[in-house]
Amino acid sequence: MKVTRRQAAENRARIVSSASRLFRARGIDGVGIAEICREAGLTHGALYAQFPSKQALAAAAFEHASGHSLARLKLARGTSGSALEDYLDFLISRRHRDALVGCPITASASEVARQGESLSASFATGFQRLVDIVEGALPADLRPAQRAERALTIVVAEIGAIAVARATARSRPDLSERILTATKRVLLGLGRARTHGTRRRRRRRS
Amino acid sequence: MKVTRRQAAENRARIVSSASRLFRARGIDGVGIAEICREAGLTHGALYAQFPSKQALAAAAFEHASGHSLARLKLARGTSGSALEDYLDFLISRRHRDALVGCPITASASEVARQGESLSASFATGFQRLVDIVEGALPADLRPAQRAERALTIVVAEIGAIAVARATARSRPDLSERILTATKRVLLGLGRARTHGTRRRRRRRS
DNA sequence: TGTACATCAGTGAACGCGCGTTCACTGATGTAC
DNA sequence: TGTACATCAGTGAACGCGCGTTCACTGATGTAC
Repeated sequence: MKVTRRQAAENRARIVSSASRLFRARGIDGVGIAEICREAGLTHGALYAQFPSKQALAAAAFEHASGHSLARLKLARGTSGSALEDYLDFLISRRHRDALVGCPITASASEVARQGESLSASFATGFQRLVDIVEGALPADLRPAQRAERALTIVVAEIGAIAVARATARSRPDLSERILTATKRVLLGLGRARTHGTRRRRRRRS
Repeated sequence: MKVTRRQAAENRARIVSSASRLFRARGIDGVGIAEICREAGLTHGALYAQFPSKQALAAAAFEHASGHSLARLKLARGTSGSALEDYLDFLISRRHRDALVGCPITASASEVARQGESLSASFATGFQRLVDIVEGALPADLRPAQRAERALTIVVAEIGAIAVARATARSRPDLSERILTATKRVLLGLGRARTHGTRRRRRRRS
């Protein structure tokens, strides 16, 4: 059957892309090799000519999606408002919650723990990049150690918020909504400088 | 084969307990009916005499574990220090990260989104209870709306922190560790009153 | 540029296995008398 | 208290199915001459 080198590379890319989409939507264990290949228009043999195992494909798919998502996040930085606000609007949103195919770092956190070490490494790299981006959006007058720990907290909170918002969406849409807005507001507070009142300027309750 | 009513109840409890433990450790999709029954010392037929489906068993297992975990969390409240600190020490810890069998609300958040609505409802109930406990540990002089949104944020951040700490533990133990300590410190900051400098009293950088 | 042939991406049948669920059956329990 | 019998928790064989992976084979590509 042999095929152009270029064609082979395209086939491989199509497999990675299908796998990446399906894995994010339904989890690695929730998707079979057969379905990935069907969607890519190839047989499973073709997949095994490119990847030694499903695990290896999962790692490739994760990295592919992770690169794309981080690039899109950077683009979300608008000219108006603070960078952190732009990022949080992008990350903690109904759109992100309902997207079957979102950021793999957000979608796969709890699944990765049960997979092999190679996937754990891919995850850690993507996570670190996400933290770095957020850290860059924190005010410069914070001490470096504080910037670092706040950036870590903002990212893990975002991951938790999306996971919980998704988990509750079917049975308690109101709660799901509140999780998004509450988390976004509180995390924005962490992006304020050194001393910050809870709502910027002190307000007495009416 | 019929068996004492009491015996039947015990068998059921044993199934729920095995299922709950295995599901938390390896996920619902990661554990088969056969293994649960083997561990409970029964055949799969016995399971189907008690539960209409694996889904139903999963919901029962979730509620069982969730009740236990919340009770243990309440016991974690020591006499010394703030209640929030006690809770965070309990929830965001190496012990909790490494426990294959921990709090199901923490362990299952991202899996629940892909399961049926009944599991989503069980999850939402457990999550809400956890938020209520944390909210009770926040200072009384915060406005109610602020207490509520901070409690929500603390819990989703805790869930995210444990998920990410688990995901990175195998490949980047140092990062995993930092996630725990950083998140705990920052969340503790959210448990301080109305106006709070980032580290209690303003400190100039040396 | 033309020919001979090794390469290897991709095919598709087959592997053994575990999955969730069903169902006819068993037999001690617990109830009705 | 003693007997007859309906109940139903639990057994275990069987269901169809999809899983990840292997392997002998194909045949156009791309290279060596």
